[in-house]
Amino acid sequence: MSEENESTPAEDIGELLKVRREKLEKLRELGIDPFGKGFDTTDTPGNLRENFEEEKQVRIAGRITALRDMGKSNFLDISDLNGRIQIFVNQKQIGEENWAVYKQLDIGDWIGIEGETFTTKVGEPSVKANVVTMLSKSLRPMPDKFHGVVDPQIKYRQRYLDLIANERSREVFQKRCAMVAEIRRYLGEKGFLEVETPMLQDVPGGAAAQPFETRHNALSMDMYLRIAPELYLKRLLVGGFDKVFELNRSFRNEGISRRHNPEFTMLEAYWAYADFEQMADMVEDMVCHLAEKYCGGLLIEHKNAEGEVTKTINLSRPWKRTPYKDLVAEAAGADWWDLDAAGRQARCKELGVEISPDMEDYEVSQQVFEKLVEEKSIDPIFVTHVSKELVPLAKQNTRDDSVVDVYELIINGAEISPGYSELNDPDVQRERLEHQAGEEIQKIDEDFLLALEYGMPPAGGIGIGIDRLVMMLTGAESIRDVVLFPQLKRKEG
RNA sequence: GAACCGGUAGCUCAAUUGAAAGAGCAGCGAACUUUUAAUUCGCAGGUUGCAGGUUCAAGUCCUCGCCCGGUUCACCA
Repeated sequence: MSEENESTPAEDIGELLKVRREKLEKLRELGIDPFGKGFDTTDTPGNLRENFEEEKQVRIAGRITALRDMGKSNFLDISDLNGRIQIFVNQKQIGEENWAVYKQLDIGDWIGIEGETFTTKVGEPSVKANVVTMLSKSLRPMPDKFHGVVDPQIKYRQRYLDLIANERSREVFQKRCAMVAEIRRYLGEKGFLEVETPMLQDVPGGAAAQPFETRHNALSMDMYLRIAPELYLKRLLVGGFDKVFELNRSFRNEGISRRHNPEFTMLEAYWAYADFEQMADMVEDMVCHLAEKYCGGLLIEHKNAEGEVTKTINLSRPWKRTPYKDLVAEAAGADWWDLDAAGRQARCKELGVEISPDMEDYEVSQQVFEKLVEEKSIDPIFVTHVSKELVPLAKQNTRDDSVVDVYELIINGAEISPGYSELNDPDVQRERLEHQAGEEIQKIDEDFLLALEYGMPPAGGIGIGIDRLVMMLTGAESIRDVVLFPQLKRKEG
């Protein structure tokens, strides 16, 4: 840890911290444990306020988030994740002994309240305290009560402060939890089994990304954190698990950005005997279900800091499905696919699409797609029948073998989900992987190819980037706002 | 990895051309028995991210400086 005394109390602490330490000592002198024991509650702050009834004896606990001192009468707000309730503390009511304890409290402390509900003159649902119980002392000042935490470094490094101070953050993360639980329920109801496959892998496959390297000492073996679970889930198809999914972390050792965290949450699901069209149907249904349940409908509004709507995503069904080639031709000219490689490069210059001279021909088209189609697609669109070079694990189309039977779901200018008719011919799979491995130094997962030789049923498969899905549904502009503890650089060193 | 922007009190932010570092909240003291960002009076709070340099004087100017963050780009099936 850091060499600084920042978190060691003995020396070099500011006035604010000293004052709280003194209150801590004072509590001990009064015979009170400042880090107390359990406290039985009859209700929670948010629920009590929402379903308020007068003249009820209650016991509630929470963190002090506001304190309005009127002398002999004080008003506190105590809060939990879901709301707040006002506490009325009167010197006479709680008695001198308890008042002495009460006077050592600060905003940020955890307390328990025993008392009776009533409504104040101005109509605020409140609890008149009979006994104030110290549950836990906070030794550091809370963030600004009005502005909350703004500094991104504090938000991300000390997420607990963000959660305490910013209601919006609390909402986003609670929504994320609910959505993830709902996805599990949705798939479970359809008969999918949730499985767990290795995150520590010998050969990292299922995607083309840089893996994190690590080592198993007892086995004397270099290993990798998985970049995708795909190849293991397909082994389960071979084994007869005909509907499986995994919803968990994968790891990619690449750039960090607004849309990339080195560890991210991905859903992959495989459905034997289905194809990519059925998978698209299911994803469309599932995402709409989430939006209706947690976002109040199919119109998703993204707002800026001032609360103004900056973008509206319309998830109304049915979602558009258009072949990749049509979309590129629409953006780059109807004759795009009749041009030769040089002609396409020239067209890119005219269109202002940046390309590098060493790009393969299909990469030039892909660049046009990314810049002129993907980034401009806000409402959902399933881009189907992508060039086969882009997707080595999907089945080729029977009529046009230059494309594969896949969709790429684009929403809000970003890839949300790919879906394939999975390639199950072991010989073709080997050829496609070797062709790809030739360009980029990538090991072939021989055990996976062996499994395919035993026979994998035809199947549809999907991947969904959960972080990006949550961003889209909650209007978060950065993946860091939907990941509780995003990766940052070590602060000192 | 590259470019641009940012880092000032615990938090949120000011500081003109280089000229005495300031406010609100939080804190401490005082008044107030129904307040809602309570109010009023007073007090305290700073190595201006770090390290050098220029200057009589630097938060401000300088360093293919260093650290951390943000955005964009690159990378990312």
